[in-house]
Amino acid sequence: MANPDPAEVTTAIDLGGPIEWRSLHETVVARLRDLIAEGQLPEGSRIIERELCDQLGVSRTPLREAFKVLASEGLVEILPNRGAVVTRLSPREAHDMLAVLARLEAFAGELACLHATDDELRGLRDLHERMMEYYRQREKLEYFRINQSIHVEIVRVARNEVLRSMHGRLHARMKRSRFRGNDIPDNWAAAVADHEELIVALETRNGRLAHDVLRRHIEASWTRLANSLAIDPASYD
Amino acid sequence: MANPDPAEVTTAIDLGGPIEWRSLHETVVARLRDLIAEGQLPEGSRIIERELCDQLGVSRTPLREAFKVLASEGLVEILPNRGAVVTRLSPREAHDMLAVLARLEAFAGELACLHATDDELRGLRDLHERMMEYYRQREKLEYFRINQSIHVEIVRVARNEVLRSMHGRLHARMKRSRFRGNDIPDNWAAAVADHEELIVALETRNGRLAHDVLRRHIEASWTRLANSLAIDPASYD
DNA sequence: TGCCTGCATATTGAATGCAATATGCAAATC
DNA sequence: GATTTGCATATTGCATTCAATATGCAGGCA
Repeated sequence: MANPDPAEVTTAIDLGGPIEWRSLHETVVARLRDLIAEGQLPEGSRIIERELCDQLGVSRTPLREAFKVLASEGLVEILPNRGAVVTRLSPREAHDMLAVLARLEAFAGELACLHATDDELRGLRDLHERMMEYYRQREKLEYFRINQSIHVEIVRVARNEVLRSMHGRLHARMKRSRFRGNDIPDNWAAAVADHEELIVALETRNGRLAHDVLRRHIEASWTRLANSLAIDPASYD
Repeated sequence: MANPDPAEVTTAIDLGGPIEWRSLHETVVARLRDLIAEGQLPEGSRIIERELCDQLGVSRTPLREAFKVLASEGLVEILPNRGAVVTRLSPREAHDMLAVLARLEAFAGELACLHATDDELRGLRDLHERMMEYYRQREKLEYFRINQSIHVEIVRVARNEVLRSMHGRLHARMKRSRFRGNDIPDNWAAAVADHEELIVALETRNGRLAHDVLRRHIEASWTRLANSLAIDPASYD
């Protein structure tokens, strides 16, 4: 490792990575995802292409391409010759999604015990502690944010990209729904207890336990959600 | 239930349901899916928009919209300003997909035991018998076709649309890959034995057993596939 | 001879325009 | 007065056009 050739010095300068060019429709997809997640585009609202075009400052072509992507992700529904509406989540769909989510995350927990580095587990513990702090302060919103990022992180360290992308899609659809956050206050303590157990399971790399805790945790979240909607949780099984 | 008012008679005529209008881009999506599944558009092949437009007889707009959908399904990859290529499946991705598929179908088997009607179970048995006939005759292709439809049918009768759509997507991506059928001849007998056990599990509505058999069956299919590629199956776990 | 630069061509990305379809309202009919 | 029919408007679906970017090759320079 002698001094580098002067001609190669330039390569050593940190340029902050290659500047990435995002095509317009890609940007529009991202923006619409956010708008839907934040509820700016409420469920069931019909979208008139031209209006959105004016508001976003793009022409109809990239917007329409973006709609196709969002439709394939299940965030909007395209009615032939009648435009797009933001999909409305029925309790049935919410139940089905949570049922699948429970199995996927349970699997992720199992894999995380196999593949996560010690550093990553420490990072999860760290997130957990911060979440607990918000819990003690009853800061629902911040708690919710960290809670979500814990679940996302577990799936990430499971080292299965297919699993991650499927989970991400489901997660996105749940996140933006009108049910958002509805499953928290009821039995908040129980949810937190699940997380305590989960972190320990991960730290001891007890895959079986992590699997079972996550599955129970998410299935319970359906119960909490159903209760908050005055629905019999069992009526959808 | 007296004779209906003559004015209402028309509603009683069977019109074969509403005629459905498929937009062009939708048709293109379906066609491209087939072309990719059949290998007409081989993996890794770059697609020049204009060429395909001429061949399909459509303009670039619906084709591009179709690409966005297929990209979001993972069948093609869009390189900014450089066009689309049919995605190539690496052994890593094949492994990851099968791992997820195993869990999803296992869950589906469990649900099928709860929700399938007796008629549907008889239908599955019927498919199974036909598949066995092809097995005895060593008709690989027909065996393969029925085999696939059995798996699809199990997911259908599980009565969870979210599960079904996710499974369908994974299934489509596996189907078209160069690995197609590669996992059959090795240990064909073992695969068939799994199916025998599976059908019995379903008929006795033994959810736990159906779950475990399906999971094992698909995980074993990774082993078969890895062997046929001269890969150590364990090296990807 | 090997590499770099600059231009010509090919191809994609986005905007616009036109045709087809749906929607809403008013007039006509029973 | 209620229902239906026909027309005007609004909106989407698709084709075409224009602009931006990438690709390949020829010529210049060390």
